[in-house]
Amino acid sequence: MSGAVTIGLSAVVAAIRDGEAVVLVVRPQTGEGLRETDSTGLPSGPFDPDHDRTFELALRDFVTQQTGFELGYVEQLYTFGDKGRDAPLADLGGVAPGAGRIISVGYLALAPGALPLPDRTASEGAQWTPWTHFFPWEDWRDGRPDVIDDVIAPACIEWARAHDPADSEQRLTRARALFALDGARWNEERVLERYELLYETGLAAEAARDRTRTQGLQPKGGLKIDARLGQPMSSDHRRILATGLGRLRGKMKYRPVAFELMPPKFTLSALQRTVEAISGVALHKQNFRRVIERTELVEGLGVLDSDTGGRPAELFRFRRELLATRQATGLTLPMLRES
Amino acid sequence: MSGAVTIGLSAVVAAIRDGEAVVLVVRPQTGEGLRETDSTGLPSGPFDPDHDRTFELALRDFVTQQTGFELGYVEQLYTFGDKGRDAPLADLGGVAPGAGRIISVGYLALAPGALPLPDRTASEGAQWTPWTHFFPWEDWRDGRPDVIDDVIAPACIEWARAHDPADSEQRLTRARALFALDGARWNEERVLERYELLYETGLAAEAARDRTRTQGLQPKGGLKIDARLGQPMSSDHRRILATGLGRLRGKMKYRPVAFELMPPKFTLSALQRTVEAISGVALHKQNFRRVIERTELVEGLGVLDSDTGGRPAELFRFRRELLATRQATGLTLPMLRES
DNA sequence: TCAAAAGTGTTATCCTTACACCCATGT
DNA sequence: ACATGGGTGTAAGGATAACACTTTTGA
Repeated sequence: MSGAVTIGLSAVVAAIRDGEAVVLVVRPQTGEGLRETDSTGLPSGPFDPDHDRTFELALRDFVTQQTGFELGYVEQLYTFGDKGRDAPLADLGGVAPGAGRIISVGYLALAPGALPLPDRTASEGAQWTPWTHFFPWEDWRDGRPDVIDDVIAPACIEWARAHDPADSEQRLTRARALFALDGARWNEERVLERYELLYETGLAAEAARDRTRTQGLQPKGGLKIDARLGQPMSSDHRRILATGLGRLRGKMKYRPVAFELMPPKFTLSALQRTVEAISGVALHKQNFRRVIERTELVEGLGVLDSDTGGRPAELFRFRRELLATRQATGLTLPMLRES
Repeated sequence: MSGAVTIGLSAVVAAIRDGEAVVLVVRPQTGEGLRETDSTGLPSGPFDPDHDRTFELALRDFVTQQTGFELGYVEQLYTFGDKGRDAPLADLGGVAPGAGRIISVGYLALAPGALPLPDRTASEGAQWTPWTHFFPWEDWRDGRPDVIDDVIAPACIEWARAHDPADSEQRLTRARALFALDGARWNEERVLERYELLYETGLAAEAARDRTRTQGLQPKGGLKIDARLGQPMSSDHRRILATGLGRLRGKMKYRPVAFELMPPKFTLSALQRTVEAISGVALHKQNFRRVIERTELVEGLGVLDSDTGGRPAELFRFRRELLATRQATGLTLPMLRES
């Protein structure tokens, strides 16, 4: 007969704070076997087949419990079921170790605009963290991040070399395409593939952790974590986070999801900063405005906001009523820098 | 404590046969409690947490077992976990009824070209079926299908009217947008939403079946199934199929997945027929060829195929090597008919 | 010779990109 | 006055959509 299965639900809750893309993370339950690399994770919890009617309802409930925050837009990301590969262990709240195979269902949630801070009462260790902390190499808004050429590229080359020539060439090609080496173009959507590559090369701290765990080894003291390679997360949460960021970057282009991150009224510059913070690339101001115009997704309110520094900007609102009628389109990204 | 969970895996295996889009379906194990509406389903089976290392490996195995067919391209679609709502019952091979909550993980698989018929030895009731059988309203290649105005639209209007005015208006708007009523444009990607609407209105035969099951009622004899509303499937399989068709229609536009359905050598017309069969719309021949040229995804072989009826056509091949390098784009659809 | 399907050419229109420039406010 | 950010105009190049037309085979 078949063994036990536990379903774990995890949420990537994204928002914009001061023009920066932030994500909701929790510190694990303080207690016994706490490890260094378990420092933070996504809000997550077990799915109770007896009481929870749907995944989504269960998810909304425990995110509110863990963070004191109510979710708006929610969509399913992916279901991870691999054995061994950064599998969640005993770090699901309320699930005893040895509960059998754990399946992980990831969700993406978007929180509108100038978000209320999670109220400290309900939230133990919940806090908003910029996701550049977890993926520093994904932020190209100020040009190509140094960490790519300084750390990632050399490590990838070494990793590729350590294999027979045929494999080696394939690995190099893959690294070049993903990290825009040797003149290849940066494709901002391939967040997950890049993280997976870093995991394979061992640059992602979780790789070493999973190896020691599955092989029953103890980590020998100081695992040196290079801050430039991002902060690791517990279990497979950084993988889910990468899936969420990639999905969001792609989806923004063909669905009007960017507006789910905005407050009811916003300036076009604020919208642009949001799109830039999510996509991680700098956009061309004038053309961005034209794109917005063309889509007709937005309506000027004739009201000005003078808190912007220079000339006051007009406030706009998202014409949410369009969602029902036409399958509204997304926003193309008029890039600024080419290389 | 939490109850038992069983993971069911289901595969939408798509292919092209004689220019028609077909999908692999199986007849359920002949045996005891067989019902009318359980006539066919997707290849599916339980996930064994003790033996299966990943979902995908498990899936490949039992599809081969059930159909004698080996999968190529595979991607995960969605994980369904709703209680009550067309939940799979005892129709998962090898799972006893009452095994607790069943979670359903859907996959999409693509089979290349002129596919080998599944060999009858291994396959009990496996067969390729055009997916227009399951979604007749999705085929707009010869213009707007009559069933929409004859059957679906009236039923949707009645369904909308049966509620208070505010709700009623929303429902009408939704139906209009999804089924291109009152001059709204047809959006071929929204397959799942349309099926869900038909389920809600009761036009999908599965709705009545699920109601009688969850309420413990017996179906009273002849449930009249209108063939123009498509053949129903067991458990939630038509929902998964709708998810798969929608995903494929969308993905074709931004990833070169259409070629996964083609044999190694093909004519441009065959490629166009494939794209049309999947997307369900007629395309403009000359402009389609221009689109193909522009993408440079394809390479002429200088060889002619004279089995085409008229003038022999040049054979082309997909430049698969591009997949490693650039994140190759998909195919835009140069529509033929506007209305 | 004719039907059927393959394949070529041309044009108007729209979208994207890039560049230059003006406007309104606070300090 | 000038720095700061908001907002407008315009022109080149490329992609799309809609035409009409020629070519090569089999029956």
